[in-house]
Amino acid sequence: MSQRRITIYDLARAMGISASYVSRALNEHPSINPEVVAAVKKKAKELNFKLNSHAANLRQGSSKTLGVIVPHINQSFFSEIIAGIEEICFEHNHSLIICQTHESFQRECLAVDTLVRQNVDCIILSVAAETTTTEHLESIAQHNIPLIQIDRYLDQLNSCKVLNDNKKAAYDVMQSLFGQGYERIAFLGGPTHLTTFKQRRDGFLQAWEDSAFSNRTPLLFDDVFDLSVVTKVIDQLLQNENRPDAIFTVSDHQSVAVLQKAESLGIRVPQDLGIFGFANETFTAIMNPSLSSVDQKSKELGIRAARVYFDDIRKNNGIPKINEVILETELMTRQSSIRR
Amino acid sequence: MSQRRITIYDLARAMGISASYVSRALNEHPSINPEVVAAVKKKAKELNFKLNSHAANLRQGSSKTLGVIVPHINQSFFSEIIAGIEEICFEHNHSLIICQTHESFQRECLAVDTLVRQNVDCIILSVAAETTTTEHLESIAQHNIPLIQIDRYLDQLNSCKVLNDNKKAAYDVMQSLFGQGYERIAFLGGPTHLTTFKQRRDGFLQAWEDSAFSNRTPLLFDDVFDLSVVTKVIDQLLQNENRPDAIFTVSDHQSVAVLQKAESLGIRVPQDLGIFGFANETFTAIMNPSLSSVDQKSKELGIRAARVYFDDIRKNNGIPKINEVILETELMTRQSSIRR
DNA sequence: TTGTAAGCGTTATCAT
DNA sequence: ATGATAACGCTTACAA
Repeated sequence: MSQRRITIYDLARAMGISASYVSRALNEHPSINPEVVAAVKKKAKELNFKLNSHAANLRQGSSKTLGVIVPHINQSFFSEIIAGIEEICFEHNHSLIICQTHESFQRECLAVDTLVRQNVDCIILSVAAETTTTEHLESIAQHNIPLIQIDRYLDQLNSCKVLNDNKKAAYDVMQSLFGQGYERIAFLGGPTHLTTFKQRRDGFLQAWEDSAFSNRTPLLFDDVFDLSVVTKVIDQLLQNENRPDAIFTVSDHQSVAVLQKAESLGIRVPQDLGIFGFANETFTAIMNPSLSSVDQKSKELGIRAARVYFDDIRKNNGIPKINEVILETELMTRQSSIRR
Repeated sequence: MSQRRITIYDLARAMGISASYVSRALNEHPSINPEVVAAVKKKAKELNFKLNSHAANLRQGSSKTLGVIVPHINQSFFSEIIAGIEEICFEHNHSLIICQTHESFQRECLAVDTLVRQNVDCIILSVAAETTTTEHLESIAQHNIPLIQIDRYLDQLNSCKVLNDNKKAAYDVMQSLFGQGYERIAFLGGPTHLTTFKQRRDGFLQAWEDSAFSNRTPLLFDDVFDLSVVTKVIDQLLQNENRPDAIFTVSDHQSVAVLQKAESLGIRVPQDLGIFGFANETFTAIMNPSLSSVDQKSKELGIRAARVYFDDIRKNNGIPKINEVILETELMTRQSSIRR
């Protein structure tokens, strides 16, 4: 039952050769006769030998593993990103360790800790909503682990970034809403210490200024991200006499809350209220009415982030040539914002 | 820039003590003066020291890490399971490595390989739909790594299991549908080599036999799980003259497909067609009509699975006392199956 | 209480 | 082409 793990020494003994030779054979070192390679691999399979990664990593100082930290893994936006990263890791024979922060700063620190201890070759991070400081992230660099920020990011942190053009996307959404004849458009934003959300806010404001309604005060609500907060704000907003005729949110879950509140108040969507979200979560397409949303090309975001590591950072000895990758977004205009 | 990683030797030198003493201090060994512990930890923070897990694991033969393998991480059923496992791992100061198979057998083998190489202390697995053989899973035991199957499982494999009472749940769903006056109830099943799906099928058949319609042939479709397959079957089923008046599926994604097809054909749900799914995915509650589904208590499944490892397997030196944990389910009867 | 030294399973260097 | 040996960073007997 409790037999020891099979090591290369066991293999070596079983085959009458040395451990170092076995190691080289398993790694297909060029100096080794292909027949020997085959024989060793066959024996390894026979004895159910599995390489001990810890030993190999310790020796090599590299773990052939990337780490990814996201707020939630059960949002299709992030799980698509992860799928993209996985795809590229797979191509390069690397593993992936996934951590989720649940938007908590403390969990983010913990995740960073875990990944550094695991000696991952690179960390891909989408910042938690709670995070305002960068100390825990700066420490990553001291371990010579490259950091790539993806989607959500902190501007003050010096790292590669893979992003959307959030300002443009938000601007485009506003054009779409104006085009549908909506005039009193409210904006439900996220935490503005994250540049990503600040940019969406900028896009909203820019579009407002460029519009025929620029003399009116824009209906802007910052940091309405948490479900409990967003519910309260929507309550007030929709029960108000001068309620908005459209609501643009920086996430799809905010949009769902808006839709549900509207339904409970008998406000018709999209006739009386237009709704536009962000991230193109899977459920937006199957809801009824279906929810308009910004497709951020999440899987491609993941692919590009991983490629920044493999094709740029790694090839240039840790010093990236590319600093920012900007991906186009696509407006998925659905029932919730089409009334013409 | 490219400084070496800080080790306990660096700490030791900086403090004028030995490395082993540092190690013990960091691990809060009882023999160590609390002041020394504090001082060492302070210095460690100051120098941004992070323990090299690979080295520690290699030495200790344990990684303080669990591994979990699931078909998809972006289904709330599985992500809730993971959240549950995470919670318990966190309590016990363990990390978690998450792998997804995308229902592919090959990917599952790869994930097992990765986790064994990473020397995880335990593997929690929900089998991929494609998997019919157990060889790759039996090899896990040879490495003295305990395996816990969760939700989806292969009966022929000797391992701990954390499950729902699937037969009962399916039986209950049928009672609910009969209670709503549905009579021609079709069953869209999954791959029956996975016992989980076989049990749901059994529950359906049992309920059928116990019903007033037992003389009629049950409308049973096995292995209608893949989206492309399910779409075809639904197409035929709903365009048929004698189409069913209710459809019970073993997953929520099948139910969504049914709902969408029904809508496109102008079949009213729930009046003309009742729909009942399985897993209680997040989106089922926000759809319109909302989808009835079986709540499998997914987070609790995860919690219990992790506890089987920490509270049972680990405490009994790898030999579990508990072999099966069965969790009750709850019927979430929503708009899609209520017509009375 | 503190230090010395061996060893975990690999791989890389240096021989042969 | 093949083998001996040291080293990766840590923990743990054992010694002092």
